[in-house]
Amino acid sequence: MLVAYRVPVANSLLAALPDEDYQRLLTRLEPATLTFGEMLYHPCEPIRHVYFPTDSLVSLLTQVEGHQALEVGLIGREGMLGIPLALGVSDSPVRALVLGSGIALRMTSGHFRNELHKSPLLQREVYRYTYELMVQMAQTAACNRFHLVEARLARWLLMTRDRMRSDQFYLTQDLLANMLGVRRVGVTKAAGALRQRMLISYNRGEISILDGDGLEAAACQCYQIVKDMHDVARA
Amino acid sequence: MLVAYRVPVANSLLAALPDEDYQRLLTRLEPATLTFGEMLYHPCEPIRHVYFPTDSLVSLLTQVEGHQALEVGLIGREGMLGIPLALGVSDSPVRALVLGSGIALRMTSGHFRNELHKSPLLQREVYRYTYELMVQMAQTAACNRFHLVEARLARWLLMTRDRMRSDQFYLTQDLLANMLGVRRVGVTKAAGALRQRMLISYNRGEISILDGDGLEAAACQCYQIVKDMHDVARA
DNA sequence: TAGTTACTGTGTGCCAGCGTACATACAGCA
DNA sequence: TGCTGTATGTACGCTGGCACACAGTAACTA
Repeated sequence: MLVAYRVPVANSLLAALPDEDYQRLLTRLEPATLTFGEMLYHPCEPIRHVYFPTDSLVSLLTQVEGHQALEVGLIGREGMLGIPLALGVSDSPVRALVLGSGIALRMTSGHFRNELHKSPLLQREVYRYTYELMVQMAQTAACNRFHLVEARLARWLLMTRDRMRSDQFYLTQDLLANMLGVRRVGVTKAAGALRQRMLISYNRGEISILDGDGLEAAACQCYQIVKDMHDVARA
Repeated sequence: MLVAYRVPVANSLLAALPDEDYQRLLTRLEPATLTFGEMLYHPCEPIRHVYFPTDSLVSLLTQVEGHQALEVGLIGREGMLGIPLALGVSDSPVRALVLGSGIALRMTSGHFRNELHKSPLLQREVYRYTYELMVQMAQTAACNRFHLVEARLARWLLMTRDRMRSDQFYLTQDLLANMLGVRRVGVTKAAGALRQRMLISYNRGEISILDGDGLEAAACQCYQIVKDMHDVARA
């Protein structure tokens, strides 16, 4: 016989919902395995599902003519994918690329719209996260403009650590360069500097954070700003 | 005796509402004169009013330690200020600086929340604009990262023209530098190049667009991308 | 075991934009 | 009329990141 208890919800947006709402949502949610490199959304194509990552990690990327991509948002267990639906738009303006393989709970766009309509508390959480995403985008915009590659790399690694809840993850310098909007060579140089200071180690894509505090010191304060904003919101 | 007719609404977000909703909103709205240099929102301070610009222009600015400001959004008659309220947050994360003096219809935060709650159509418009603002932010982030000052300046001038519905406006190179996140000298140089090609003229802050088509050619395609997105939405 | 691919490291020349400093020009005001 | 503040133009050395090229190394595959 099954004991009725609530499994700890690994997505903090869902976890913030009261049990009643959560249980109803569960009937519409299904676990999906996101695999590294998978593209969940393409620009100007309709969104089929919304995703609530649990232990997976997804990057939002813009593309500009004649240039590489640039990350404008990084989404893990603290958030969701598919915000445009909540704003009444069915297409994603950006790419959504899976960077960390793992599980996400997903729901069809239609169900999501229905549930959002029915549950003011879900609305509250979704819109609250929309706000957070906007703040993240604004801060990232300024960060990309003003800060040096090394500080931005440090920030990115810390953000990833927080969302993956792990000090180790896989990501090549090539991909990192795409996130940060710089050349791969720029990443090599910055990562080399961080490694020399024993803050991180890496080997063919296997990145480990050795000294989180040191890495925070090397990162620009953009990391703390966005983090504080989120922590306050969830306090 | 007063004839009851509907004055053409100069804010396109409000204009999209049916008459019934609009009339109710009108009882809560009051015209406010925004003057150049006025700061409507300060970061981390509560939002007192939402604003629907008619012929005024407002810039959203982030500030990063040890650096100048950087514009992340430009708002005119096509939009509104106070989006965080619609997302359940009472503070603005960014500065809101009036760049173009003029009129805006404004409403207290409390009334706005009430009206938003009551009117699904207002919700629809506000959330739709929230989406547009996010797209604008994402595009601007990439633009700031990749494109040259001259192209970005051209883009900015065009965006301002569209929002002000005027080929002339006042803005010093110093302020422009703050918008674009570059030195004033950089603006001098870029503006000089545009002037030499007879695309614009300026004198102590009085800027005139002489050749809009030429300016579009000089701008990066970010201008068209954001514009198309808006036009499609309003079509 | 060798060949292939993917990932990382290094070097060179180049340039946009930076920081700084200073000069010029116009506007308002006493 | 001269003073002062604001706006604009110019110059110079510096540097972070760019484009491009190539070399070394680990992992995979046949």
